[in-house]
Amino acid sequence: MARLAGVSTATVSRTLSRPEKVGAATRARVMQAVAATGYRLNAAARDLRQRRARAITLLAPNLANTYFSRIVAAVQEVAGAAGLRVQLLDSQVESDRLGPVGSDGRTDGILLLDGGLDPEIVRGWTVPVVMVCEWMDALGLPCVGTDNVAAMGLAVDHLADLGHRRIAWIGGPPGNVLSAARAEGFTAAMTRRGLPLRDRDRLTGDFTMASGACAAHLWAATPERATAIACASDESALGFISECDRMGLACPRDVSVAGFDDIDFSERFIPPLTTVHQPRAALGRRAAEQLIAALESGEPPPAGRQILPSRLVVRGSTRAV
Amino acid sequence: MARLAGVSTATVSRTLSRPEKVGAATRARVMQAVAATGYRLNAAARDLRQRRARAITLLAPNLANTYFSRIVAAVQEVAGAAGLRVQLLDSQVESDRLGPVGSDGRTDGILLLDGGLDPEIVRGWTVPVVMVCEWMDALGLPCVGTDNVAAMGLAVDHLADLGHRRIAWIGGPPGNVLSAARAEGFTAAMTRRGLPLRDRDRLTGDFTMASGACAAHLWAATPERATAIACASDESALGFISECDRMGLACPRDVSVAGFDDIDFSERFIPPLTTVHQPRAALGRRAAEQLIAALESGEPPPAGRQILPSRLVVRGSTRAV
DNA sequence: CCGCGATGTGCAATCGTTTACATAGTTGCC
DNA sequence: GGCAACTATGTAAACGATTGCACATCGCGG
Repeated sequence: MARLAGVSTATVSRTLSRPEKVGAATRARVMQAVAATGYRLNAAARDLRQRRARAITLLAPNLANTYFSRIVAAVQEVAGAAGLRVQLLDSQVESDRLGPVGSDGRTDGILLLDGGLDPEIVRGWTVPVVMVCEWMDALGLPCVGTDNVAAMGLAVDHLADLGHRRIAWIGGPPGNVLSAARAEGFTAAMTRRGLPLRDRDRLTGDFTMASGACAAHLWAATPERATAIACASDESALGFISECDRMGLACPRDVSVAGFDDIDFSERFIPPLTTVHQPRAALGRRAAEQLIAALESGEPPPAGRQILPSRLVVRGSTRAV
Repeated sequence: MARLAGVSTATVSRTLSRPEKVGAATRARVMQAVAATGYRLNAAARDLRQRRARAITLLAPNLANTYFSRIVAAVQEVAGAAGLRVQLLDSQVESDRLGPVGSDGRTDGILLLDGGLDPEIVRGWTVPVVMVCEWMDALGLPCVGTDNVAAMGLAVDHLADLGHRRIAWIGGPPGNVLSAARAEGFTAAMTRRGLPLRDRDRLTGDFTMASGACAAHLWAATPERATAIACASDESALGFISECDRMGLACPRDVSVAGFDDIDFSERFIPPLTTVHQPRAALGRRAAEQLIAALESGEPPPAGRQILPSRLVVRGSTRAV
């Protein structure tokens, strides 16, 4: 190929990467040879030479989760615009293959959406890491997220404002940082509003619809059951309402339900779900920008948590007692 | 690192990749040096030398779409087990950067979920390609999918069996192969059952909830409106039902609705959606296996379409007239 | 004691680029 | 006309592994 154009490989390389550094006649000859041979630059070789991967890795627990799709799309969009590929890894499925990920030269940076990883593994990574949504207390990693405690308080306040006094809680998986923060927000708001925190009103879930449906049965069987439910996720809220419907109980007639996340379906559910909106695309975008800026500047991304605003969206699943 | 252990780099390489080919004493020394220096194998260099990328690329239109998440997760799972990474690309967002993707040495194969790409671009790729769900008539590429025509017929038959005679259609985006196949299935079944195909009953959508909601208004305004709706996607069905609810019309009381895809929310919608189940995880898994088998054997994946079974799931959104 | 196969290592080429440096022309200025 | 400053190109050394081949060592049978 270089021979065909009668030049050295160095000139071919220059022609392709910095055309202005090469003579017009040569450039034309090279371009013609490129077209003739269907030559393609081997990006892997270039990346090796330049010691960069031109790729970032997105590490999330359970990729099948709807919640992540918007974030993934936003990340891919920002990364693509910067000429970086996005590699996907499921931190649950691949849990034992995670060690080399951040130091095998095939990624320039990591977007970590799972706060439950072994800190030692993360510490072993040599590339910059930015966390999204979740965080890890053990490591002072930069993180882009929302104020889960305050946001959960918004939902509880809304229910309290509607006159509900017995408010139940469907939490997330124990051990998860989001679960903890949202539970804390629930408890704090209940206390602040002087509402009773009854043990039987604290149900534990795992963010899924199935867990919400399961909670519905427990709730229905509770004596003096709560008149409103605050959920740690939209999916569990939807599962709860759906199961209530099957039991002949209607939302919001028999129970008010507030969710958390504002996934796409919440707006179109029947009833439309009152929930706390999470700016998922913005979270993904911001985190990706942060990481990419760090890669380009060579400096580590600014540590500390960066909070994007979330807000309560009142729809039809909640009403006054 | 090699010096520290007092051996050549060749021996280090062998120790790490084929430990049995190296003496026990040497192995121990190398391992110790590895541990001491925190040495990490540079996968990029190995990949270059071995002329493989150890990665496959998943190319889908609109990654934010819920429909894909299950497929992506399944692909990632299979690929991960085979030691391959998964790279994500949005074929819409990245449409102008698609050329080099299949021939720049950074991917070993492509899983293509978008049948709307320029065939010339796809033809230019040098790595094996397996299509999933969608297909391209212009290229004889291998494809893993379902029988959309027959499956759509199942839904129409079900509505007809319930006694519906005026059945409306909410299609997908024009030009999409799935839209076309499902529309064909609808038309064929209607004809077969001797039901009228009225122009005003053919609504066009784009698979989204918003388009379903929009269609609801058109449908409601139709004189002698249809008593049942067949939709080309679950999302549009959900959007339709939701918008009906807002207009004071209830499903299935005022209209029966059948969807297509069986996304996770359909089962939990109120009413639960009658729909055609697509084995999304199986599609992703099978396609990934096919591609990986081709990579390992060196032979191109078997051409032709591979059909996985889909079935009708009857739930609460349809009932007899 | 010699030769042969098996075993364990090192040498050096290789993968396909990029890039620091050297070199050969060209131009311009005094 | 000579020297400096450019410009355009080639040479060759990286990048960091893998791997074919050569070589040394060892054990063993004849």
